Formats: sequence, C-alpha cells, structure tokens
Amino acid sequence: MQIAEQAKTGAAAAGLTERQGAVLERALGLLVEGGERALTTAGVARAANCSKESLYKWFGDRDGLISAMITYQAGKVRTVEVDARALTAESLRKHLVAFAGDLIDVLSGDVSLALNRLAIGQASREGAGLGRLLQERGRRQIGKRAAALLEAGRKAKLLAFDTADAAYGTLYGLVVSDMHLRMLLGEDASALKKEFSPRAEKAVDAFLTLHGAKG
Amino acid sequence: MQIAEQAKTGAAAAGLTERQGAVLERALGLLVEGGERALTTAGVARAANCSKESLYKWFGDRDGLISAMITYQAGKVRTVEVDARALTAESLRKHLVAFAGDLIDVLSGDVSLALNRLAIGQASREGAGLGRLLQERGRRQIGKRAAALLEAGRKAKLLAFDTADAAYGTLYGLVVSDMHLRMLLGEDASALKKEFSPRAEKAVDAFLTLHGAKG
DNA sequence: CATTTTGCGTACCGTACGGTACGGTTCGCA
DNA sequence: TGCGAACCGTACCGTACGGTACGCAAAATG
Repeated sequence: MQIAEQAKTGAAAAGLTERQGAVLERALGLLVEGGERALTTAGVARAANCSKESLYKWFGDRDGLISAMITYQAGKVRTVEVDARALTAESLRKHLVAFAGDLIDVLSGDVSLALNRLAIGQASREGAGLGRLLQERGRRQIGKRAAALLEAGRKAKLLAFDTADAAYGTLYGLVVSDMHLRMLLGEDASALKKEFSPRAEKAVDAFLTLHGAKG
Repeated sequence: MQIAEQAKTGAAAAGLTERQGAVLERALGLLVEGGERALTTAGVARAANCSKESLYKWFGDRDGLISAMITYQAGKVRTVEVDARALTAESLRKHLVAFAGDLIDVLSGDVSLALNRLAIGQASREGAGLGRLLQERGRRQIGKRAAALLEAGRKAKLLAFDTADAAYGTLYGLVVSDMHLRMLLGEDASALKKEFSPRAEKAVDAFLTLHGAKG
C-alpha cells in the first residue's frame, strides 16, 4: 500500500478522493486533446471508467466539474521559495531569468492553454466566474512568487519601484508580450516558446535597466 | 470618385452586398451580447430578418459566416498615417502615447473581445484557422502602424533598436501587460481600461528609456 | 405581361448534448 | 451470512443546434 501518496498531484489539496483526482486527470486530458467540444459528461465518464451519475454526485454539474478541474490543476503548481539573504546583483538577475523561464513554461503548457481557452470561451456567456477562479488560483501563485522576489530585491537595494504590482506588470509584459495571446489563438506553442525563451534574458536586462537601483 | 463611399462599415471592403453587411452587423451584435452560444444560424436569421437558406447561400456554412464577420470587422479599422518629416523627441513621444491609447482602445473594444474569444474557443477544436485570420487582419494593421512609427523614429535618430518587430514587442508588452488576457477572461473591460490608460504614458517613458537614442 | 431570380418564413431531419433513472455488481461492515 | 452504501453501465428524455427542403411573395428581366 505504499503507492498511496504517489499521485496526489493536488487531489488532496482540493479535498478530493484519489479516484476523483484520477477522473479530473482524464477530463483534463480530454480537454487538452479535443478542446471544450470533447469535454462532454459522457466522454469524461467513458474515458475515466466511471458513470455519469457519479460525476453528477461528485461535482454537481458540468460547471462544477470544470471548476474542480481548475482547482485540481492549480493544486499541482508548487511555488519556489527564495531566501532574501545574500542577494547579489548577479543572483537576483539569475533568479529573475529563472522566473521568466518558468513563467513562459507555465503559460505555454498544454493544460494551462486548454483551461484558459475554456475559461475565455465561458467568459462571454456567463459571468467571469471561471475566469476569476483561474486568475485567483493560477496567477496569484506565480504572482506571489514574483512579488516576493521583487520585494527581496528592493530590500537588498538592488531594485527600485513604486509598487511591486506595477513592477511585476512591467516584468510580465517584457517577458510575455503577446506570446500568450498568440498561443491561445492556436499558434504553435512549442515554436513560440522557442522564439520567446531566448528573449527572457533580454527582457530581464530591460527590466533591470528600468528598475535596477545600481545605476 | 473621391472618398465618397468612405466607410460602408467595411462591407464593400470584403466584396459584400450592403444587405450582407447589415446581416454581419447583426451577427456581431449577437456575438457581443451573448457570446458564441448566441451565434446560432437561426438566431442570426431571426435577428437580421433573413432566412437561414440565404445565410448558407451567402456564407457557405457557420464557419464561413464567422470568417466573414472577422474580415468585415477588420475592414472597419482605419490606420492613421504618420509623416516622418519633422519628428522631434517630443512629437515622437506624443505619437507613441497616442498609439498606446489607440492600442488599448482597440483591445478593449466589445467586438474585438468577442471575436478574440470566439477565435480562441475555436482554436482548440480546429486548426488555428480563425486565429490566424484574426491575427492577420487585426494585428497586422496596427502592427504596421507601429512599425512605421518606430522606423520613422529610428530614421530621425530618436530611437535605437535591432529590429522593429522586437521593439514593437517590447512596446506592446509595456503597454498591455496582461490587460488583454484579463479582459478576455471576463474582467470588466471599462474598469481595466481606466486602470491601464494612465499607465500608457509611463509605458512609453519606459520604452523611451530602453530604446531612446538620446542618452 | 410572362418568366426567372431572389429571398423570406417555416417546417423538418439527424445528431449530440446535459441531466436523470434504473438494474446489477462490488465492497465494507456487523 | 446478510445488509447497505457506493458505483458502474446503459438506457432514456427533453432540448437545441446545423443544415436542408419547400411554398410563396416580391423584384428583376425579357
């Protein structure tokens, strides 16, 4: 029975059975592969070897299933801690570059793109419920990491900015530009990632030009 | 033939009857109001007082209708010319700020958001056909304007950059950041526009800090 | 005026979806 | 061993959509 904790992958993080987590995993697979059209209750039940009745018992309705998928997926991401001690200009730059790379990785991920597409499609016909959820669970995490890193840089007198939020917005824009939108519109994600990853260092350099406290 | 038929709202631009343009206008209204779910062939026919049979005769099928909507809408936008003569640092900055404001206006427009949502939703289940179309018709226009402005600035020794594309990417990221995505996800567009419009000047200042040839 | 074209309104068909109901089966538990 | 809960597989229902066919009026065409 030692395999118990193997695939928690955020199932327990949302208070779900391991079985339910596996179902959500299959549902995410369907969504990635075929888009919203492929995310039918019957399809999920078939792919996950469960009954539709169980789906409705566990998640309420289709929207509940989708919400559960979002929180489940968000439970996977693990934010990395940065210790503020001994932060030099060089190590800060390294951390920023690593952060930029991780940001690109997250945004260009299959599941992330599929969930964003789903939430965007739902945003028109419904209140921004799913969109808000995705924003809260997804961006908040990586945004916290960025804020911590930026604050640490400021505390070490290596960065200067008014608010960490605004500075993060600048960094985000420099790194991402319109890459995310283009991927959402269907442009080849891996190709775009290859195009943008080398720019990460330049983006960080630009950010340091704007907010570095050294000059 | 002067500029008599200035803007038949882009109907003639796509080789369409005025009647067909009116139909597309109603279809865009439905899309803006109710999202993709509201864009049914029966709904469009009812809203536009035409028959479904005419819709299929004119546009082929539902995808053809959507494509026609995109090109029709794209035909509306008018790009502003910038004369490169007598470009001072101050006038360049003014032009850049105006461009940033127009960019925000375009991205936060109802119809633009609705069409982007539609294309993104379609991107998952189909090739990036609509996405590419939207990219070509929409971004190319405003991108050309930006490229012309940037090249003029370089010619006047006011800007320095490797390629106009990369510089435009930087400017775009500084101005837009994640505003577009947040609006697509359903966040209140007008509120976000109010939040980002004041940042346009700061974004342009940052861009000039990075690419201005004055220092 | 006769005829062809165009297009509106409606009815129709096949399909697919969300959601519900039900019989049968496994499994934990006393 | 008997019982109840959970759950699977499937069948079913109402609805709504994309697309097609038909009948008829109005306009265009000769």
